[in-house]
Amino acid sequence: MSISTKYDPKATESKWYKHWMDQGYFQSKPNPDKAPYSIVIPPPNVTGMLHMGHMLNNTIQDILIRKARMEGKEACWVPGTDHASIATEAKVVVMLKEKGIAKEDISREEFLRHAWEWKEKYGGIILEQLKKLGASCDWSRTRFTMEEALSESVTKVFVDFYKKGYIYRGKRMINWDPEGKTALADDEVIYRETNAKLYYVNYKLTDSDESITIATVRPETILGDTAICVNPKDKRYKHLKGKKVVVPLTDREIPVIQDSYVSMDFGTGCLKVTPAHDLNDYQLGIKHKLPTIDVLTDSGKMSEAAGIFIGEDRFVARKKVAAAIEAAGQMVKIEDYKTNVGYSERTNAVVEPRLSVQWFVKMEHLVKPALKNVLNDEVRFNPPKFKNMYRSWMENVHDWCISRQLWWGHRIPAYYLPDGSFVVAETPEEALKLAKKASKNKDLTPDDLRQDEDVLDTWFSSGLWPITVFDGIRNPENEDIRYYYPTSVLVTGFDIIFFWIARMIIYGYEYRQEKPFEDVYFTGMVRDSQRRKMSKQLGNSPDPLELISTYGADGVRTGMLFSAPAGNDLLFDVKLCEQGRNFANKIWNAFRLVKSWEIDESLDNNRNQVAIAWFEARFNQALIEVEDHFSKYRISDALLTIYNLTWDAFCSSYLEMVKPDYQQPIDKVTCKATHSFFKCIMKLLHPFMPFITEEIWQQIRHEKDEECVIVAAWPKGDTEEGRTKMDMELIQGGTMALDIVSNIRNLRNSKQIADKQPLSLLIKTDFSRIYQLYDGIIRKLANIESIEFTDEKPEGAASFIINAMQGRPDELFVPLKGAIDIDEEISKIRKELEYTKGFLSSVEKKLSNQKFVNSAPEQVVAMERKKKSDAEAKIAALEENLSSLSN
RNA sequence: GGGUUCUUAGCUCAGCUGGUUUAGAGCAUCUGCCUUACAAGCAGAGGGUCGUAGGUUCGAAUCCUACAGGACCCACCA
Repeated sequence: MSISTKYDPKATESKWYKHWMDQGYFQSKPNPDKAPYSIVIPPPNVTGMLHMGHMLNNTIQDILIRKARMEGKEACWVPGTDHASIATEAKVVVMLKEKGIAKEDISREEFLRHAWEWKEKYGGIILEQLKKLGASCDWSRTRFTMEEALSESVTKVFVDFYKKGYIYRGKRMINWDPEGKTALADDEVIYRETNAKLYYVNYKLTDSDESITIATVRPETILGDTAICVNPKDKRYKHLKGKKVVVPLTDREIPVIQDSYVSMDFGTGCLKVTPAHDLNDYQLGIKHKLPTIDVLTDSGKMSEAAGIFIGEDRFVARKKVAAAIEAAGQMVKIEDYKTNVGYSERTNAVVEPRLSVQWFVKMEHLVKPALKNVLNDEVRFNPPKFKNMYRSWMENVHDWCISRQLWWGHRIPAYYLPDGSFVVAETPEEALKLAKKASKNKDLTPDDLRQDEDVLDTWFSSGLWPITVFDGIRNPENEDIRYYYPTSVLVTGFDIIFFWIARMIIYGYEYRQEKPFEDVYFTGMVRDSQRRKMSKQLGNSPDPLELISTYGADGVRTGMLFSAPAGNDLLFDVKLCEQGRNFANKIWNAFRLVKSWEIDESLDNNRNQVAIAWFEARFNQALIEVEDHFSKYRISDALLTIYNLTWDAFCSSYLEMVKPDYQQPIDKVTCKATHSFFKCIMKLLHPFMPFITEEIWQQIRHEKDEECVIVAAWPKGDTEEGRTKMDMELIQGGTMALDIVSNIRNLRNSKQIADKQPLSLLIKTDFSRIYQLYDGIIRKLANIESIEFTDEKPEGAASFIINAMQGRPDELFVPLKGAIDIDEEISKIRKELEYTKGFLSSVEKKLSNQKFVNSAPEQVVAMERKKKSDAEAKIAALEENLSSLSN
């Protein structure tokens, strides 16, 4: 029976995923005998499709959760999706439009029915896709931010915030998305530099022929001007005090006011004031008691109040207003101009500042513990550089606008009375009670109350995610929340540090007096190999499922991880996946070799003693390194360490050391040790490559081993004092042996000597014991037929120098009858001599410096002295060699 | 405009509070091999005066200053 030389992921992936599910290995429940390790998934949007960002993010979470599970912790990864209010609503609107249904024409209830249908149909897709990746989530705990329990919790929090005075309703200047027809929070606006025009427009004074010129990029808002403002110190405009001007294209007269807010050196030094459409103008308007004229509708068209161009889109109106002003002879000039324009994070529409009544959360008080506990590392940010970003935001945070003029979302639990006042309550029944009390009108009926039409910002609810997935708002004392909260780590992109992370921390301290997670692991952005963002337009965003089907889930997972340090962008290239797939294949073939072995009881069980001891030491060394990397969330480095251990130390070195000749049997001890090593490697690799490791585990596991590698115990390092020292000796010895092998192979390469042709080795050393230990290994790996010790340099031999134990340079010779080119040999030695002399002189320079010897630590000086004597010994050996060759 | 951060081999990055050889890794490159675990492989090799200029120090990729270039965050003067 031969097994294919190519590993086939398709044959294993669904099989083992199903098996894990059937065995319930992903499921978790509170267990007082185990330490909890919990992760809540950053819930993807219900409308979302799996993209490379999700792939990276969820692979890291899966690695962490699988490792914790193997370490014997009660590992719980809670999956779920986010209703994503504005994004989903936008998609549903488009979907309805395609069916010929306009949102305006249907009722709220009808719309929501369509939205829920959509959610049922598409909402689970992304989670199904995660299963293909191998994500070991506890699917029985799948949550959705708008399911009943979570919605109730959100309402409860709103009411509680309101009672505590953190929430208020007020008329403010907010960011308006004319596409989504809703208010946005400040951080939902993205500013981008945009090419625009700066229009210089003349306003005529009422009492003279004089005009004054203002500059604006939004001429359509001229129709909403209610003043002209100049700096009181500006001599050019002193005479305008108390005068009036006529708004162009209208006969409206507005005053010229004075305020130091206006800078004299920008534009013309005259500012048109439009309190309805600019935050700063709004504040000027309040200060100077100016009227407000809102010239735009909720969809960004000119309103009745504009007087002209009613119903035109603001950008069309902009051109028409400009043209009309030009026609009226009031346009002075038009310049090209670059300005920052705000775009809606979700719909990409140009955001308009707009005055409206909205709900806000006061942030000042809430922010305090959330800021403090990040700065003092109570919540650890990895990498910590994001603390600065977090801090600057938290210190300058404004009140948070939480109401959205949408239907898909958590409806605001405020109820209006006929007289216009309102009450806030968790249920309509409660609201009625409160309303009766407040209005002193016992005859109020449910029909008299009208619930607020708006819904809440998505982040108002997703900020509660780490609490609500464990039902910690409604039942603060339940077993789950007490056991799993705070969660162990949050893995997410830094782009949602304010939207989400900050808010989770805020809610955490408000409702549990405790952080929501111990650590935050920030992933970078996934970009293409040219550092461009992944986008549909560029076509540089690979389909994750296709990648998985081509390279296998394990291949894609490791491929991504090969190059993804925390906080750094991942420059994705399919070559990485290829590397991952090749790695899986390498493991597969090592497995084929080991599996093919047959034991012969009569063989010498001690033949590979040194190789086994060496690899064990090497494994422990790698394990210590891996643990260190994991403790610092250096997942890529951990993988690379295991990759090198597997490929170089295990496959290239250890297996070559111990493997018997073709179709020859193996001794029992070596076979057992190798199986054991292989299984340990499968364990280390399992978090990264769950499928192939499970497949192999199943084929080589012993009866006494755990049934699945997913629940196998994570290897424990032997880190005792004596043991570690022993390890280092073995590792150094092995390194030396491999160094000799490599030198001989190099020799073969340069002299074109076939690997099959055996060679002899002569060693000139005072430490023959250490060479004797590795005798068998050197013979086998370098095809050496005899190893002897000598005091003399033999005739016609190639030579090289090895730093054996304690750094002592020993000279090794390979006799090559007639194959030696003396000149070449001499120039090689001269080159090395030159380098060593250069090195020696740099060391001597240091040592001859009295200040260095006096002020450097003893250890450093001792090290330099040793370097010096080593180099001198090496030079002596080289020179002796050289003179014997020259003779 | 304010702030953070980065610049080390062709590419992506390690290099922690300055001192174990005259700087490491992975990938890529080059040379030779279809050697019965693996050509998705094996063996070997080459490649960097650590952005520039100063400074501190016995000693600087590592600390300080300036400059150049890049990234990001915040603010948003019409």
